[in-house]
Amino acid sequence: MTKENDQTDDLALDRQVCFPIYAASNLVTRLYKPVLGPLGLTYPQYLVMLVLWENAPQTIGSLGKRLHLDSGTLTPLVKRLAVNGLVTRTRDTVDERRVLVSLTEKGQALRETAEAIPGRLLEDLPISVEELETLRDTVQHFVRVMNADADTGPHDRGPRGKIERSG
Amino acid sequence: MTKENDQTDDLALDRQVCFPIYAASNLVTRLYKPVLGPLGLTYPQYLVMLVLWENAPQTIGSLGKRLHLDSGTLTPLVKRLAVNGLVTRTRDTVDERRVLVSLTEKGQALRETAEAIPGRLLEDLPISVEELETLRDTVQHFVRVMNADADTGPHDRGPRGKIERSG
DNA sequence: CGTAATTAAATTGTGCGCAATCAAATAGGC
DNA sequence: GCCTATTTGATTGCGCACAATTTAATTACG
Repeated sequence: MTKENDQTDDLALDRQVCFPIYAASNLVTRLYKPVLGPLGLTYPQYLVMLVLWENAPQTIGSLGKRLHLDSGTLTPLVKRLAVNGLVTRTRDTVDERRVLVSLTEKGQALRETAEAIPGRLLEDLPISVEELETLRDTVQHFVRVMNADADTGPHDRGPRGKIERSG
Repeated sequence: MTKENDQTDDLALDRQVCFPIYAASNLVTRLYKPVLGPLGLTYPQYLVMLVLWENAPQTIGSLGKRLHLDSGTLTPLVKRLAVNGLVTRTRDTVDERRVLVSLTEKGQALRETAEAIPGRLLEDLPISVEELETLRDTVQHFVRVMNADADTGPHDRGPRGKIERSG
């Protein structure tokens, strides 16, 4: 009982790994808002556009794989992008389960405007580019290792092979 | 037009600092869910409990300052904690604008159960403790610097000292 | 004392994130 | 050619995050 707000306490907020990541994520969203707002984009929408600018058209599924998001998040998000005229949604003719998300001219053109964003944000940051790259690589490594673990299945809880007893 | 998916493109997803932070945050929430679910807590609720376990009672405002969240997020969240019997909400008698969030016996007792969480999560991680501490300190430094910037006002938009001309 | 300015929460509305469920389309076994 | 299982998105419901507004209490000032 002598350690209420103690740094040796495993539950101390400042000892958690999770909290800075959580705080940083909210902070980044706030940071981008004033820059993305004028473009009519939210931060997650901006990420989807980044993926599409790299390669379009893409299915909902491939977008989700790249961004680690599921259809429950992406379906309404992409519909909003479509309402804003940045993308179109069409069923794949060879496999009609798939939805192809394509860039419109407006969506393609927005890329030129977006080119200015990374530089604009860097200007105001009280942090060097080197520090940012270290931060990026450190967190990127964490995400990669953790997702590799998730993809191969951590221990034995395989999502398939649910039934094999008797026949 | 020769750089579509190029690492030299400033808009390439893999060059962004923001995306790994975003992905890591979502990943952490998913990671905690199976551990927190049985305790009846969401991940943001867990963070609030960590703050309260360090020091209670606290106002909505002080919780928000610690976690970088506003009343629009915390008011309903704390109400849910209250419904679950972990905290109580009472108006401060000396300043009735303030709401004091206190731990109930159940909320206090939950701490003992929660003590096992950090260790439990560490077990399954394919990452060393040293790597985690590096990650934490790197991101923590980023958040601290950025928030210091936000607190003091980035350029000249001081929130106070609005009026001093004449007098 | 009385009024204006400030502060603390609560409320409202939008947009994620994700679990769970559902429906449609395709692929495989017989 | 059927029938089942799998795959792909869509839908529903809940809980954040946050901007903007509102309400109530307190402080500052004349």
